[in-house]
Amino acid sequence: MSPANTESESCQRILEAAEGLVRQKGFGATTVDDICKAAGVTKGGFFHYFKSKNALGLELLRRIDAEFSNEQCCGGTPQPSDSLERLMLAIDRMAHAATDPESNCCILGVFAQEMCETDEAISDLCQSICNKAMEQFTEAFQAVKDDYSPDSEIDAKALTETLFALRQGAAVMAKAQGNTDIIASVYENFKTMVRYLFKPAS
Amino acid sequence: MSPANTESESCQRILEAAEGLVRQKGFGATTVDDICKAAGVTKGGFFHYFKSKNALGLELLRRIDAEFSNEQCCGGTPQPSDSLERLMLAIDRMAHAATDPESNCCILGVFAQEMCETDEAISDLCQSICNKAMEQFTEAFQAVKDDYSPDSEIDAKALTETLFALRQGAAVMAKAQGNTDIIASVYENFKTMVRYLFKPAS
DNA sequence: CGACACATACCAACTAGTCGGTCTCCGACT
DNA sequence: AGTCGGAGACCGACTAGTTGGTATGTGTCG
Repeated sequence: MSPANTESESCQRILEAAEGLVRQKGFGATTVDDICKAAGVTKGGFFHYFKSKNALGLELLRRIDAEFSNEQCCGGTPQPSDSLERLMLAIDRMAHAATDPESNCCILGVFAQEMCETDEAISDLCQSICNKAMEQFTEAFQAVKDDYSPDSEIDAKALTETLFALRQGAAVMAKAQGNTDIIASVYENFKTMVRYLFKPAS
Repeated sequence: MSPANTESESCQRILEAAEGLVRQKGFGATTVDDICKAAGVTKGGFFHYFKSKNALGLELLRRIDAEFSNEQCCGGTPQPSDSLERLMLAIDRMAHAATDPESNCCILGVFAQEMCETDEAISDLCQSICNKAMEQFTEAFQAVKDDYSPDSEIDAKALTETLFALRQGAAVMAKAQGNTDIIASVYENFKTMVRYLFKPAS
């Protein structure tokens, strides 16, 4: 928790309102007054919980970090025994999260682009979120490679980086084109490519 | 030419300074005063040439549009006769432009993310730039498909979208990680994937 | 002279952040 | 049981600084 020590209802409302607005307009373009109005709180209330606008941004990122971790370890669901199918499922989950308007994907990009050069704490957290999430995918890609074509020149880390770049880029392209169809298309295409990569015969 | 009719030296300096700053800090975070200082012009000078800050943004996008067109039809260079090699060359050119700090790639993303929802003219131009650039690549991908595996399920348009999403996403990831290595890595990986896609035998 | 290229000084609007105050709840003391 | 006091939750008016934008002036060149 930020400066204040209680996760009161108002505080929660502020965070939720802010998340929506930042996703829509970006961080810079979202004013504290906007957030207050959307959350039904006054300025005093806002600064009671967050010592600055950037502190709110940091807290927002922390929440995203937590949600990312959850998203990945999707407890309970039965995992396919085949490493390639496991990977495909993971990509599908990612795609699903990205297509969802409540998605986290583009908001990370927003922070990366707007704040990384001015706020070190935010920059660090961005980096750590990316790395943590990428590690798990690198393992999954490596497992597939080991199982399907251990001798190929394919690099698991590069594949992961490509997937993550795709995730951010698809969101940007969707905004540029005012159409979210591209997101699903891009993920499907990536999956096709990965299948070709590992199952050249079929 | 924006509102003012001459492409004077000051006007040019303003545009160049603005381009650099916007690339660094984003459009919203770049102030008119910043630009003036960097260009060695006063505010009066700025508004003599551009009727508003957004008008400058639009002009910046127009220049990018022009540069994109140039980048693609790279006159003079001898083109390989093989369609796949031609495509690889085009991707290399794109990668080169993206790795270059003077690159255009991320700045389009900046505009898309910051302005598309508030300025319609900019939104339209973003869209048109994307579409124009994508058309040419779709043709190139289609040619390769026709030559190498006409019967496959591979979709030239989806491949193009993937490449363009990659271009934007790599820039964002590079910012998030504070490291531009990922850009080259992602392009190399994409090329590898495309080769596998069309030359499963090798 | 008059059009153009710019400079200087200025403004109105907005922004993040502050500050004194109010209300409410809760534990301690009488 | 009553009430006193203090702490936290929250309000809303205010400020200092910044921002995009303007009005007016000045020098120059044809």
